[in-house]
Amino acid sequence: MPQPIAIIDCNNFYASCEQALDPAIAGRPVVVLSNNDGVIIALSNEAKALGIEKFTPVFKVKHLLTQHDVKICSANFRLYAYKSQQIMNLLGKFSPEVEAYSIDEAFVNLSGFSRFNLTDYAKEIREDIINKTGIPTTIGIAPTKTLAKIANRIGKKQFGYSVGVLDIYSDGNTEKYLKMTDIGDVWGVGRRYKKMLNGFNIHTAYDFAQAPDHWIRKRMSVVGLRTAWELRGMPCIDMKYEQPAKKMIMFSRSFGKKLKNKEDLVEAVALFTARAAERMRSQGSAAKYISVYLSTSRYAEKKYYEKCEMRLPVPTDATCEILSHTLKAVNECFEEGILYYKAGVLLSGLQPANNTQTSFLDTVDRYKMSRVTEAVDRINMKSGTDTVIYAAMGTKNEWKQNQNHKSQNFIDSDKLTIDIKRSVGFL
DNA sequence: TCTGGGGTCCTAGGACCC
DNA sequence: TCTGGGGTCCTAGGACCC
Repeated sequence: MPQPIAIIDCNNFYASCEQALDPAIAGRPVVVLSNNDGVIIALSNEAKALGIEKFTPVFKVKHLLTQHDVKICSANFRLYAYKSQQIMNLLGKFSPEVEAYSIDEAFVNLSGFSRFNLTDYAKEIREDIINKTGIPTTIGIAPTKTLAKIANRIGKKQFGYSVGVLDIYSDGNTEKYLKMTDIGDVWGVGRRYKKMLNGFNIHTAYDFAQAPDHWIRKRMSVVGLRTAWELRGMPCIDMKYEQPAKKMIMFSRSFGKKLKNKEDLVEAVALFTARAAERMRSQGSAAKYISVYLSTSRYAEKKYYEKCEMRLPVPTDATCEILSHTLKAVNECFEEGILYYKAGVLLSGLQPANNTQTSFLDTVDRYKMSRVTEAVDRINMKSGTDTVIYAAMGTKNEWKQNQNHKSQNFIDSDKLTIDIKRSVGFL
């Protein structure tokens, strides 16, 4: 007998965080912008009601925003991470088995609680969260994660259901919910697969669950097959109670304005390198591959994209060593006369730093280097990010992003656990 | 003028080794 | 006509997620 799995999903999370922080905008339309204030990444219900959609570039709806006096917020990920952690901690009081799935979602195993009325229990959870954090949530309950996602979606859309909670675990009428779910709204089915499935006359989650296993396996691999089984009520996707170490770490940003000087790009890439390396060290990994790219805007008339990849003889976690490679890469990728808009640093082939294969040909004094790196990390942890910086990061910051509408930065980063810092990546 | 930033998993094919 | 077989590592590409 499968166990009841709940998914707790925060409604309009980033926008709700801004509203929770500033009572003056509760009940008002609010939009949250991406890094660099380019597109809308979250909307309050009031903003959705104006017909604005997620991922719309700001300039396209400027008139609506002005006309309806919409509150505009630059993304404030520190705030969102802090709220997220509060919520995860609260969930821990309701079940010992919580999987923090993303910044605004958690799966919770309710198997110990099936003797209770699950809907009532979920309502208690919701109330506790909104009372203590100000964030509204929706809870879906089902025998599998994929079905719980469906319950959550339907619960969110239909207020006829017990407000904010839909339990299809106890309800026993899964078929009805599968029939009312479009195949493209199923967790694990994206745009491509939706199109392909529609071509075979599969339009709902129910249709998909009826398809033969070998057919699904052939066209959608084991991943698709797992989804089908989950829809049939057979759990195939395990709960993950511990965050596994990341296998690659990317730090990329678009710039606040276009850059044409190599020195400015060097500063940006140096900072991206430092950030990526910090994140990597926070999970105790070292990188075997380093890759750097420079590019123009996707919308530029004259497009340019150049990537430089390197394989290291010995994996490293030291910022200064990684820097020497990424800066060389900038030199190789750079071309005169291009208006650069974006750059990124990718560290991959990650492995445990304390267990790296060394080489006889290695000429680097690794002990000395790790002492330096540790000291820099320690100071920055204690006294704030960038108290000590590497010279290449510079101080001009020509690339700095626009953040013209940022809410108060009141949160002490010491209050956040390493895990949360890592998940939003601002260590 | 202004257009997101991260990640994961799976598969297939080639190189290389014994 | 026959053309080893199995294992691992690596890469690239395609799909997905929030």
